[in-house]
Amino acid sequence: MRKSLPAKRATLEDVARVAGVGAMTVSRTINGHPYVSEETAKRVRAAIRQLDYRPNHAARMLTGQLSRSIGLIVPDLADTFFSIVSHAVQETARESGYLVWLAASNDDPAIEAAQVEQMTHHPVDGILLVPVDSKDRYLKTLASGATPIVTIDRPIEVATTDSVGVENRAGARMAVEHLIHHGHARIACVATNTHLLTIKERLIGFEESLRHARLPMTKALRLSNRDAVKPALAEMFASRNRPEALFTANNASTIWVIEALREMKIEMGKHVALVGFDDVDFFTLITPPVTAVRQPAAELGRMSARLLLQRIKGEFTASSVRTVLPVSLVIRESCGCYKRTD
Amino acid sequence: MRKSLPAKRATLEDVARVAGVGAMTVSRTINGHPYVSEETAKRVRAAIRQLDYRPNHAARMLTGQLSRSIGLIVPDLADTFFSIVSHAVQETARESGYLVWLAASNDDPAIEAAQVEQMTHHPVDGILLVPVDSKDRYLKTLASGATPIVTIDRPIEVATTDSVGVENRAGARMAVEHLIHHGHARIACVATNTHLLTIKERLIGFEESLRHARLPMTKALRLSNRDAVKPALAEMFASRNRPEALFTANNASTIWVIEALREMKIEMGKHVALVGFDDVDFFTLITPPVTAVRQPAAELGRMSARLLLQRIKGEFTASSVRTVLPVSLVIRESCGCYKRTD
DNA sequence: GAATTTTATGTTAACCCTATCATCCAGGCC
DNA sequence: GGCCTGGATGATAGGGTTAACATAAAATTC
Repeated sequence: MRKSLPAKRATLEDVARVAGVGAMTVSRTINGHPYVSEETAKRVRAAIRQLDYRPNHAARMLTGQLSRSIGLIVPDLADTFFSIVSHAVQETARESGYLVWLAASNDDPAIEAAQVEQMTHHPVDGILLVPVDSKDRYLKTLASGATPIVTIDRPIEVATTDSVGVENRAGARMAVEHLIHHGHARIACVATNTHLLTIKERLIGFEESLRHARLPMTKALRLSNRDAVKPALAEMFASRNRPEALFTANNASTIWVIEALREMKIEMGKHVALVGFDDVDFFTLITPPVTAVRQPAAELGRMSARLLLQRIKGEFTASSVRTVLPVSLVIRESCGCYKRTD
Repeated sequence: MRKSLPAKRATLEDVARVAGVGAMTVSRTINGHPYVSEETAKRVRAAIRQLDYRPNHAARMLTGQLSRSIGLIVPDLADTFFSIVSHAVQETARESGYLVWLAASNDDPAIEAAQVEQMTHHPVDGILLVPVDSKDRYLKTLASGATPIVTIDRPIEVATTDSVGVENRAGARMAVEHLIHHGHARIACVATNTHLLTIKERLIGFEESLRHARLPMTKALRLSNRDAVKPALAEMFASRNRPEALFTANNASTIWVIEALREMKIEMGKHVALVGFDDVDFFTLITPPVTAVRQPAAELGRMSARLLLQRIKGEFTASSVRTVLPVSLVIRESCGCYKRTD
């Protein structure tokens, strides 16, 4: 029962009074300005501790300071890939004393735009964005605004901003070439969300690999919902061009295909080889373990956050950069490789 | 090349000038106060549109308004369970126009406390917290503060706050009783993070079930790191009390055990039955598909966010409530049930 | 030792909004 | 017609901080 009073928060003035100095001296002490004598600074710090003083964030903002916060907008936070990215962003930001406002766009450009809007006015010092539609008009306005933007995973097409992504084309080629290496000639590709730039790049990589190996080109199977998978796959496997190998260009398609193959009693790695794009930990637990292209999700989050923070601090003034991180092929067994469990 | 000037944001005064009214009238219009004639309001709204005026958040804060933002602190955002919770929280908050400030404590009470501290001073209108250590002293201070708190998943023990969790004990009983139903008598329990309240409750549920069925009590195997799993399990299976069934009390232990069993060539659902606590989608893809207790993660996020928002708006004034959501047992095959794949 | 620079501190105004109080006007009432 | 009521609006005063300027004391220079 110590302080039952409302206990209004202490202000600069209060601290100044206790320390026997002016308010500006307190402000300077807090902000590490030079020209505060060590002796005075000590008294001020003591007063701050005594009163448990915390600067009022709103008042600071009002004088045009940085908010020391950034916004992060991802399509779906429940998606493993983005949750890892988000975690890394959050960690990196925290290390620099920055906090993260998080929003999920649910793959809806309107929600995305609204969240961005709210953030820019809330003020955040910068925004990390995974754009749903890389051509959305609002992005143009956004990019020309004062708030630094870094896009993650997908660049935007209607303006130039910093962006951090992964080697989609090269990754797809690694995957497909691995299948070719196994001697497969009839290789099919399955994907969802084919409107996304990332997926398009992977499809290009797929086609390049086939062309390069002079293998028969096949049109990628584009799936939009889970229920469509089984019939489509059934048809594919019933045709005379029954594929010997599958390249699934994203996580959802990989999982949907695995499910469908199982129901169709087609064994991966035996009846058909499979390599997916986007590796997740539990692929080791599937029978057979799934071979997939691993994206450096955490690295993606870290890099983009660091880049944004540099932009905010003005440490980085070059014109916009596009960073592309390498991916790696994690070879397990669904591709037909046999892994000793020794 | 329209506006190349810095284009300072319009203020209330600007709008007032354009609309030919006083600043207060603009403020009242925006905030929906009565006593603004419809005619005037129209002119004001037009001016607002014309100038693309947005209220300055910081200035509003300074006059003691709500920030329309909440804080969310989870142990690990990359964890599926918490990422689903976070997603749901974010969605619910957005629907009410609230922004979510996200922080991850990385299971470190010090980081957690620091983030909470920063949040309360930044001001957020309320905090959603998954406490790492339900007894940490700082929680006491926090709970007695002015900021509404709702804990998710785990209540805190040193003070009383609103909390939303799940039926851990009942869930564990469902799981274990299902194993008993299969006729197993020697049932072992494996868990990690046994210091958490939730896990303790599940262990209690486990013991209750055994006691109730008059089966031999076994001490839960508490694992702290992945490498410890295999030797511990090997020992367990080498003993004369080799278990017929396993109850894994959380997701990590379920996965670790599955991995270890696989390496040990012990087949789930055949050589040993297994039911886990905390179901994730990919359990369907494991061979055999894993039977597990499903927690309503999204519901947990939604409920807690709604409760917090109600508290913030003062719509809910009852003393603190503890909500416990039911869980369900998703029966697949690792328990020994045979599921037709027809 | 006077002039100048450097260091240390204080004073004032501004940031943009909202609460409060004051004002004004139109009716309604007796 | 004077008095009151309530609707509509404006003027004023903070809210807590920092930038910019002003001042004062100390250190440096010649």
